[in-house]
This record gives sequence, structure tokens and C-alpha cells, in this order.
Amino acid sequence: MASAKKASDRRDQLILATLDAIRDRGIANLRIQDVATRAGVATGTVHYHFNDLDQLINDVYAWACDRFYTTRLNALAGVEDARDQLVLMIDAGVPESENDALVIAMHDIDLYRRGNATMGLLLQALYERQVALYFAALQLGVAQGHFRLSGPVVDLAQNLVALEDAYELHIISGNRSAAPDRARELILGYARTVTSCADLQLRR
Amino acid sequence: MASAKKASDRRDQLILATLDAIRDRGIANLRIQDVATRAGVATGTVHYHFNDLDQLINDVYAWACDRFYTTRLNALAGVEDARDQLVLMIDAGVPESENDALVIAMHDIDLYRRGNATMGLLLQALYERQVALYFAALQLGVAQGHFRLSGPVVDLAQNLVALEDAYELHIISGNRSAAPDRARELILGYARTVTSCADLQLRR
Amino acid sequence: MASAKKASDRRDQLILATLDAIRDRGIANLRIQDVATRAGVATGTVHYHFNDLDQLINDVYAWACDRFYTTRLNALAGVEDARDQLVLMIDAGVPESENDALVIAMHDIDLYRRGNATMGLLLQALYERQVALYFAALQLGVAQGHFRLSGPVVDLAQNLVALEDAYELHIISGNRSAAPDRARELILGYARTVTSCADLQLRR
Amino acid sequence: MASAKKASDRRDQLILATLDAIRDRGIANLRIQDVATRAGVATGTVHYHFNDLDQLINDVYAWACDRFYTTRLNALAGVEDARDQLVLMIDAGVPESENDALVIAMHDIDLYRRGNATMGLLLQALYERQVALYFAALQLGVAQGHFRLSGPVVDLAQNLVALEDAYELHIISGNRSAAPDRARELILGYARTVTSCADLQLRR
DNA sequence: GATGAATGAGCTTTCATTCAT
DNA sequence: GATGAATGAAAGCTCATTCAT
Repeated sequence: MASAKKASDRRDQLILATLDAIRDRGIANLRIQDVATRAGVATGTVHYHFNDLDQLINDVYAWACDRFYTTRLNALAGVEDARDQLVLMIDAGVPESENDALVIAMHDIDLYRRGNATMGLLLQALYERQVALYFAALQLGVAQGHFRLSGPVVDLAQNLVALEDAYELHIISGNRSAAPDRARELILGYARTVTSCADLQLRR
Repeated sequence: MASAKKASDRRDQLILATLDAIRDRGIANLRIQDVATRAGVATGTVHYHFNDLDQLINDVYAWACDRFYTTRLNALAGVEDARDQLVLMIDAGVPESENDALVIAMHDIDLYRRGNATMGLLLQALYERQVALYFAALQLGVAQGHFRLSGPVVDLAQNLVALEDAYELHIISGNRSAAPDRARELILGYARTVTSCADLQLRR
Repeated sequence: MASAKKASDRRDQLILATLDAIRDRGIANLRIQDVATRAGVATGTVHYHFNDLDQLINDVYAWACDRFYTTRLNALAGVEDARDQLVLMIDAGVPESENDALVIAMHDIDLYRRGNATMGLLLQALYERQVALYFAALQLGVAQGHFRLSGPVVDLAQNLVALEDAYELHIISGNRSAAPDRARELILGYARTVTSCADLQLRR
Repeated sequence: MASAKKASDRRDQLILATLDAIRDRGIANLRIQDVATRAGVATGTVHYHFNDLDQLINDVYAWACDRFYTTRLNALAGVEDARDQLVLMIDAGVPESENDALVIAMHDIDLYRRGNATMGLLLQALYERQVALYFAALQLGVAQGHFRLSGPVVDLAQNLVALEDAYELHIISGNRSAAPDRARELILGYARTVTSCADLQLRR
């Protein structure tokens, strides 16, 4: 028997195991057993902490959205220059590889729950938070005198998020014509054009 | 004379029924019975024409890719002006509503088969064909003196396809902040900026 | 594979198998597998004909009530003398042994569904049909000049049904102090007293 | 001082909780968790006091039989007149409502254990104790000159118990045609007839 | 004594697949 | 070609039971 842990620790452990399981098997093939195996517990343990598969997936999605957003927000903390902010966001917005469990899970769950009204609202909320981040950086860059925008701020912000989303999708689908480095460069190219700011470079 | 359908007609009928079934139930919940019901046949009939579910999905994907691409190609036939071509492609590339069965099926299958090498190649091939279409239109517009491009042609073409893909995804997921009309306007805005051609308008 | 039969035949076969299974294992321990084994089919076959266990039990109950009532009604057909009718009903109303699957199933399901409003109504309906049968026989006996009743007809009819029910219960529970023959004699004794008709005898 | 309960108190508490749980959920759906929740303890505590579910049910049954019988015996203490005794027994023998947990548990367990030889003997023992009580009252009434019996004492006693049992069953099953007041009146009617004693009335 | 997290056997249910008609 | 009854493997889910704390 796996030794008893505090309930919240076990929940986090199971959520992480679920992310891995979704990445490895796809959400359509996700079995409770996959999660249990990866967490090193019995299937009953998964049911003990999450009533059923539906609830597990919901909780994983909520956890992932939260992690996704707060990670970025934290990355921006202490960055003053709008150019650095924008580069940082683009950099963080593109998954490192096609095996990024967080990104994969979010896209898988989005499609898995398509048609579910609640899920649509959650997706929209996440989208709008991302748009708001780009919006703020663009606006700041204008104020700082670094950016001259080619169109309405919100339009540019929405397109930046869209490009991120699209390249996430292509990367996790294994499209070699839109690999991570290429994707970053393409989004940066877009950013340079619409901000008229040639001084946007990845510094890694 | 309304005799028994030819086998190829029956196959098309089943493929169309599958598209509807995927839209209604999601690919993860797709059952042979769903297809059979929508086609008005027995489950055995589906198995007679498609050996198993995997093959059915593969055939649906191939059919959908083909339809997706040839529809656009046909739409472009006879259009001489690169500006009209570009507008036409953007217009055709954004689904009319969140219930577009063809778009839904392609995205669902993409994710369902994620990790499958063959599927990755098919997806990449489709992506590159789309890129090629935008590439051609942009190049033509330069030659015709309508476009002055803000960056490498292929970069712009890739971003246009990416924007299309992203907004498709948001539309079928029910994101109201990226509804069809708004999505078209956003992509057009990008196109105007990178072509320096203000004269790109939807004509519907 | 068991060969395909007409669907209604298979349903009847499964209902009979369920009666046996309830008798042998009790409704609380009834498994789909018990039914399938007794019918000589796979568990999937049970699910094919009855969506789930609940529906199976409902259908068995409906079938049993119907069989229970019509069997008695048919037994009375052609019997003119109220005394014969009464004796016949008492005789038929007491199970032959503690292994009477029909009686067991009805009592098991009654208790299993206790608290379910619909089931309460079905039970009441069956009770009232039984009361009506005794009511008719008593009334006829008075008209024929054989019976002189000790109280209101409906009271006597209700008590006759109650005695039947109680002895059914004791018989299927294996109470040797209320075995079938004894039970019949006790109910007949009651009938003789309340009809003032000493001429009520089992003729077997 | 309200220290920890004594073990026997805890056992009684759990038995009472089990009676409630059986009434609410039916014995077929009874879970240890139901008992624990109603007693306000953890499931482990139930197991600590009763080795397993079988033993819990056995103990509940023994407790219920005992309570059922001694309650009546006590009620009769000090009642001299056989007519009062009979009325008292009938009155106490019919549950106040369809929610009488004691009666429900006894019937549920009877059926749940049907086919179990030991349980059959326990049931028979309880039955015979009840018969003995009626037997005594009837006999006493004859001795006191109040009753003139229409048949063998034991026959009448058995029928009285049977009527009680049957109406218990109908009451807890929610049969509105045999509600408590009506049931009492019907059994009393039987009693008046077989004792030739019109002077049997409920005094409440 | 009491707790409740963890276990896993046992069951229900689903559904792709087969095949006799 | 088409049917749909039948199958049985594969999951999900429940819950009695155990046991470390």
C-alpha cells in the first residue's frame, strides 16, 4: 500500500500524473488505470480523490489554466521595459517541445469538451486574460515610446494570442514546419511589424 | 430508377454521417452506432464498408483534407487579382459557425491522432499546401504591384495560415470573443498591414 | 454463439432466467451474470435486450404481476359455484413450496423497490385486483345462497388477501409452522367462519 | 462527566443508525458508509465494533426481534382483561406509519436472508413467540368468559399473526388501501368475528 | 478506540466486432 | 450488400475491508 499522504498532496500528485497520461495516451484514450499507474497508486485511490473521470478532467483543466496564467504573470514581474515584456511573453507562450504536457492537456481538454457551454466560457475567459496581457504590454510600449502600432491595440493583442495558440497546436501535433524556434521567430516577426520596433529579440 | 446505391455512394454517405456524428458527439465519444444511425443503416453496414473504426476515421480525414483543399482551389479558379484571391482565401478559411462539421472533424482527428507519426505528416502536408496557396497569392500581388511585403513571403504565409487555424479553433470551441465576423476582420487587418495594401475588403 | 432468436422469445427466456436467479440468489445479490448463465447466453446479451438491471427488474415485475393475475383469472373461468371459486382461489394463492420463483420474485422486488412511488402504486393495483376477485366470489356466494357473511364484503376480501400474502411470505421464508398445507387449511378455516359455510373443502 | 462512550453504548448507537439506514436506502443498498454517516463516525469505527457487514446485520436482526417482542410483552404487563390484551396487541402490532424503521428492518432482513437456514429458524422462532402471545390472550378470554372461539385456538392465533404480518408489509410498501388505521380495523374485525366478542375497541 | 486514506475484488456497462440469415 | 442479435474484452465505478497513525 502506498502510504497515506495529506489529501491535497495526493490530489496534486494525481493531477500531475493525469497531465502525463494525457500527453502519452491522448485524452480520448485516457483510462483511470493510466493515471493510477503513473502515480504509483491503485485505481481506487484515483476514485477516492476525484469522484469520477469527468471530475478529474475538470479539476485538471482548472489547475492547468491557473498554472498557465500565473506562470506568465510571475515571469513578467519586475520586467519594466515593454519590449522585454513582449519578448518574454512570446517566448513563454511557445512550448519548448511537442511533449509539453500542460499545453497538450489544455488543447486536448478544450476539444474533448467542445459543445459544453461551461467549458466554452472557461476557454473564453482564459483567452481574454491572455489578450489582456498582450494588450497591457503593447499599450505600455506605446507610452514608453518604443512602439508605433499598425492598428487597434486589441486587434494586435488578439492576433498575438491567436498566433501563439496556432503554433502551440502545430508544435504538439508534430508539424516540423512550425517547430518551436521557427514559431517564435514567426510570432516575433509579426510583433516587429505591428509595433514598428525592430528591436525585439529573443535573449536566451 | 432508384436501384441499390453504388458502393462508392454508400461510402460517401457514411463519411458524411461520420462528420455529423463527430460534430455532435466529439471524436472521443464516437461510436459506430452513431454513424449508422445518422446514415440510416445498421452497424454491420458500416463494418462492411470500412473494416474498423480506425480505417473509417482515416478515410474521413483523407476525405476532409481533400475536400478542404480542393474547395479553396476551385474558389480561386478564374480569380486574377491577387487582392481578390487573398480576400477569398481568408473568407473561405474561417468557418461560418461553430457547427462546421468539416472543420470540427479535422481538428478533432488531428488531436485524436496526436503522437501518430503518419498523422503528423498528413497534417504537415495539409499545412504546407495551405501555406503554398497564401504564398502564391502574396507573390502574385507583388508581381501585380498591389502588395509591398513587410517581411519574407513564407513568413507571412505561415502566419496567415496560423491565424486561420487559431480562429477556427476558437470558433468551434464557442469563444464569443473570436466569432466568425470578428475573426475575418482580424486576419484581414493582419493582411493589410503586411501587404501595405489598404484595399483588402470582404465583398459578400 | 447462441443462435439468434426472435427478440421477444429471447426476452421471455431472460425473464424466466431472472426469476430463477432471484429465487436462487436473492434480489440483493442478483448479478447480470446470474441471469446470463441461467439463460445460457453472454452478459452482453442481457444488456442488449434490457438496457440495465433496473429495467430488467421492472420488466420482470410487470411480467410477474400479469402472469400472477391472469393465471388466477383463467383458473376461475368456467367455475360457476362461488364455493368452488373461493376454494380454488385459496388453493392457487398459496405457493406449492418455498421455491416458487414467481412468488419469491414478486416479494423480493416489492421490498427491493420499497420507497419507490411508482412501485407502491403497482403493488396497490395488484392488491386491489386480488381483493376484487375475492369480493366477487363472496358476493356471488351470497347471491347463490351459499354464504352468510360475518361482516362487510370488502373487509373479508381484504383479510383473505392479507392472509394469502402473509402465508406466501412465511412459506418462501421457510417457516415450517406455516407450510403450504397448513396455510391453506388456516385460510380455509377463516373462509368457513366468515361465510358460515362449512362446505369449503380442498378437492385435489 | 461526558467521557468517551462505553463500548456497548457505541454498539447500540450503531445499531440504531443501521435501522435508519436500512429504512432510508433498503438493505440491498446498505453500505457501511451509510451507517457511519448516520452515526456520525468513520467507517473504520463500524468495523471495529462489528467485524463485517454480515455480523452487523445479524446483530441488528437479533436486536430488533428482541426489542419487538419485549416491547409487546411489557405492554401487556399489568393488563388483566383478555379483551384489553387482544386490543393492545393488535394496536401495537400495526406500525404507525410506512417509516417504522424497526418493522422495515425486520422484513428487509427476512427477505435478504431468505434461503439461509439459520435465518429461517430465527424467523420461525419469532413467529411462534407471537403466536404464543395471541394464543395466551385468546385462551384467557375464554377462561374469563369473554370469548367464544370459532375454531381451534392455535388456528386463530396463527391467523392473527398472519394478518399483522401482511398489513405490516403493505403499510411499509406504501399501499394506501391498507393504511395503518384501516389495517387495525380489519384485524379487529377478524378478532371480533372469531371471538364472538363485539366488545373489542381501540382505546387510544 | 477512532480515523480515513488506500486498496482491489467484483460488478455493471459499453461497444467494436462477428456472423448467420 | 445489408441486417441486427450476440459476443466478450475492456473500462469505469463501488464499497467492504485493512491498517498506519
